[in-house]
Amino acid sequence: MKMNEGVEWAVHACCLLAPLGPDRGLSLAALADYHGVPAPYMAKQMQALSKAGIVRTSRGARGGYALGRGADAITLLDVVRAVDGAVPMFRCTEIRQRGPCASPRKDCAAPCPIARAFAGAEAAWRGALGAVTIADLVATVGRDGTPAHLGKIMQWFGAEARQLPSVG
Amino acid sequence: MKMNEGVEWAVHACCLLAPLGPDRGLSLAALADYHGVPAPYMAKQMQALSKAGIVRTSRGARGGYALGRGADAITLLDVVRAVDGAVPMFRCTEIRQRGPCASPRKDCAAPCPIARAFAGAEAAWRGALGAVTIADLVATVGRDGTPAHLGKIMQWFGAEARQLPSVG
DNA sequence: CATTATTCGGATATTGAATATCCATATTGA
DNA sequence: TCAATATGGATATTCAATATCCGAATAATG
Ligand code: FES
Ligand code: FES
Repeated sequence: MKMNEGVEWAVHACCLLAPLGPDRGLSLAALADYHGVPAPYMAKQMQALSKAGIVRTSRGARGGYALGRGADAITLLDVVRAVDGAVPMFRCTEIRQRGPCASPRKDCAAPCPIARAFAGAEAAWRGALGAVTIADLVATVGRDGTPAHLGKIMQWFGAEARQLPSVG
Repeated sequence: MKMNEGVEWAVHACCLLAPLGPDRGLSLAALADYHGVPAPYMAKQMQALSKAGIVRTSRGARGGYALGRGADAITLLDVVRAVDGAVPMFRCTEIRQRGPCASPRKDCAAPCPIARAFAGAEAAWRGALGAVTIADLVATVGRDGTPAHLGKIMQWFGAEARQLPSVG
């Protein structure tokens, strides 16, 4: 029961793109370098975010990634679903329909109570993740970070951030 | 992000042992046969339950497994922790401390806000699982099952259930 | 009490799927 | 035309699921 490691990278990438707004972005190489992770693997995560519409992409020279919508409209659950998939962690294999005392098929219209309990727990988990947005997270970072560190990030932005073609 | 498949088997096994009370039990072969699953792998789950104290075992002729405590004192969370382990699904690798704009070590005394959000979601998940006991589940099964099916189970119990040595 | 059949306990391969990583290709701005 | 860049598929690696085995412990049996 381990989550895809790329989720951490993807969320951090979104938090990095958020302050740039919808028109400016970063190249894949810049994102990978900033986080100190291999670029090809970071590409996989960004690709998943792109397919989910969380980021928009611009190909070709001076292309890159920018947020696809407002940071307050992207939740942690969105990112998890995009990168890690939407399959439930507990999967009922209908074990009750096997063996010498198998439940008859017609009695299994309703899901097994055990599966129901697990589904409820996962709903609580998703609810908690859906209540946190990227905007919430960057607000915390901006509040906790030291001025010196924030200044270093601003300087890095100046060298790496680039204007992306308008969405129109 | 997939849970160990044995969790489903372990929970069902507990629900099967519950109506037998603390003194009667079932052999490993009976448990595996009842659920139609390979015995060696079922053994692995039962061993995990045994080490966690959820079931007690009796070796030797006519030995087997029985619940280690009351069914109302065993939660789904107990079973998940025993079989699937207690490692968190989201693991923070401190990515913020890497790359050209790494956060200084001293700023990282508090966990990353992203990691905090995921930890909170997992706590909600565990809370939901900890609120459901084996007793709750068997009550639902007893209410939903048809008399014919319950009768077949009773007959099977008559052939397979066995008295285990008292815990004293 | 000695014997024996039965059962759990744990360690160890083998298989298969999921994950992490890399490379070739299409696309775009300059 | 060229260099820069995202995209998709292909490949290697890791991890979990499954099968198999043997030893230790225990209760029934005489
Ligand atoms: S049959 Fe799948 S959880 Fe009960
Ligand atoms: S550094 Fe691990 S979640 Fe932020």
